[in-house]
Amino acid sequence: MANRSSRGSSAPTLKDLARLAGVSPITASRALHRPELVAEATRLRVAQAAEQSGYVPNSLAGGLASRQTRLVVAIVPSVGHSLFSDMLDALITALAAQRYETTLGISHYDPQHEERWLAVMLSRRPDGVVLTGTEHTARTRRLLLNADIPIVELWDYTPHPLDVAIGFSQEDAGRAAFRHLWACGYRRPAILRSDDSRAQRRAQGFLRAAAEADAPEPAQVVFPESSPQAGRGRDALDALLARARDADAVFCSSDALAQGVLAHAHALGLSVPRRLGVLGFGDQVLAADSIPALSTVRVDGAHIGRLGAEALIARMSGGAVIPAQDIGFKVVARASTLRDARPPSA
Amino acid sequence: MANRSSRGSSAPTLKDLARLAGVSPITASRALHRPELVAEATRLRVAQAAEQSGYVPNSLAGGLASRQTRLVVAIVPSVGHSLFSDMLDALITALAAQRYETTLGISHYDPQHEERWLAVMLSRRPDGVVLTGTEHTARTRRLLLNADIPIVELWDYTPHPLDVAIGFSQEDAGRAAFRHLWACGYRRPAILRSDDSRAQRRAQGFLRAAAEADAPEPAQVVFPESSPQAGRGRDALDALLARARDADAVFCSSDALAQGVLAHAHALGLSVPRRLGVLGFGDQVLAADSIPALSTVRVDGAHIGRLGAEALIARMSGGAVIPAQDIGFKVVARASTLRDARPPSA
DNA sequence: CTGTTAGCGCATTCAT
DNA sequence: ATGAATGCGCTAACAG
Repeated sequence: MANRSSRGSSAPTLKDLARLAGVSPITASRALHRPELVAEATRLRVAQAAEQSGYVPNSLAGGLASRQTRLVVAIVPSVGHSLFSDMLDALITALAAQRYETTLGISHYDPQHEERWLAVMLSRRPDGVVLTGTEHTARTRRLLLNADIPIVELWDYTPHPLDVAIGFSQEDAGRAAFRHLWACGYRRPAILRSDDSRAQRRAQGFLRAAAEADAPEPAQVVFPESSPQAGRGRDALDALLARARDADAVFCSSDALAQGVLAHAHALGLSVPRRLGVLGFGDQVLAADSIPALSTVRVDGAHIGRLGAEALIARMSGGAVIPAQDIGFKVVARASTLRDARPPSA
Repeated sequence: MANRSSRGSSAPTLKDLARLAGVSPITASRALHRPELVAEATRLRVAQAAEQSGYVPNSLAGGLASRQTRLVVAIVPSVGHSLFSDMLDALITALAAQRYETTLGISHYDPQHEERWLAVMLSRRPDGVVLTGTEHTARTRRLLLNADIPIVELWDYTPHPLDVAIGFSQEDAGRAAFRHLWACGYRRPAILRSDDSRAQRRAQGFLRAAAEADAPEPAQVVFPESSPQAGRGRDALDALLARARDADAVFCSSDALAQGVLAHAHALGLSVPRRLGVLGFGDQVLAADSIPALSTVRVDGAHIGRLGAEALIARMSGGAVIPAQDIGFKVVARASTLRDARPPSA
């Protein structure tokens, strides 16, 4: 059933296919992409010809002619964090279901990198763009505006999105984190976080909530963004205890970090959650409720990915071209889903 | 400094740019992409014109004309596992350094999905393809052969790669895992793994090594592939203990799983590594040496990604077109890097 | 160092 | 339901 495809040398084109099927190129094209416009018989003949010749469409030519690429550009800070990888999986899969493909850029939490990715990627004439957060360089904004394509900004809530924004308030999440720990009876909660901007904003919310509760200012350990968060658990916890011996709970900037902290707390003989409350952030720790001692600020990365794909597809497929305001932006804050609180005896 | 770009309506093309700079289109093209062929003065004029007009190249047209897209297709089983996400990050970053962009497909460990992704992605005329593993459908192979582009298969060692393969022997890794546990004095090591094919092959090696050591056949708990491996720790360990109460060590198919097992072991009051040896797989657990009780079969996903990019770039940039045999395939097995072994007293 | 000619492979528009 | 003509925006191959 296999074959050498073309008798000559290069890959068969639509023209070859048409000749083989005994129709004109445009009919062959329609048979492939808009079968409803073509007689069933010819559709079949073209399909057979395609199969037999091993025809592979050239979407460069197609895109050039139709000004539609079915390509989406996504730029994320990292693929190593479960939040983003969950999101990416959902995003890519949901887009693929509508025959969109995704080209990926990794910004490493740097708006300059984002700009560089975007600048080169726009030349592929994507039908849509997915960005993370709302911090972009001026040139990024300009490029995007000139490109005039749908844009979705994920993870952050903002009243002034470039186009559509889907996310939640990091500040509120941080606030909720503090209040949870406070309500559980912890009086010296601290923050363990990486230095990315979203974690920073959560920390701000946390501090503010502490101030509002007339609590002493929470200690904060900040470490550079890097892949193995779990590995940071030991260092971060040690650093905290060295600085604030009386800390009785920690708000971690990721679930992986929380796991690492948990392991190290065990090693140190600190009982969790009695001596130390550990609060994660994300959707991993509680995914299977397997670690009852931990609680987490739950954020569903996959959900954000799905919503993002949905919004982008809606914008891209035009139909009724919905202005940004019509779609608005959904605040997907599951930060209130705090669980497994246990009154400590500290 | 910003501007509305085009005075008319649609985005400026190379022709517009050329007119603005007072040169022919082809000269403008060269000024942009092959500056060494052009007088510095004209290069500058073109650059200014580009800046001023907000020109964005159209790589669809460019690719169509030049038969070069600087696009690479990568298909991975998952982006949620640290091994793959580390690899992806390294791969994408290394390719980007040579101005290649990456389109991502997610196979969810299914060769059929891989085939579907490939079939559509090939129509973008990528310059190269990165696949995971060596199990592909017949049509996948056919498509790839007809496409006639460089291919890199990652993670598995095989004497018969489609083109270039970079990986290691999963079997050997499994063997090494068993031997490590055995050498540490564990006499009833078991396997906790997901049901993907590479983990399965590692298990085979593990079992074989056990047979060679005249050990009883290790118990095996297999669970379906799914995102939150860490969450599986509890269920998997419980299942194991229910079935094989005397198991004294576990070989986990991922580091995340190992972490989950560790946490649950703590919860059950099983001391690690005394009562239970826990062996991970990957590059996370020991990344910061933060959890001394665990050991791991170390595999460096990022390294595989870098090597993969390197190999692919070598093949793509042609120059001397190196046949597969010349490049060969590198066996990157760091499975022997077993550490933190502690003689248990079981 | 620069320009001319031609065509990459396909889909749009308008016919029929 | 099918076809003919035209052009999408760019670069290769040659010329000068």
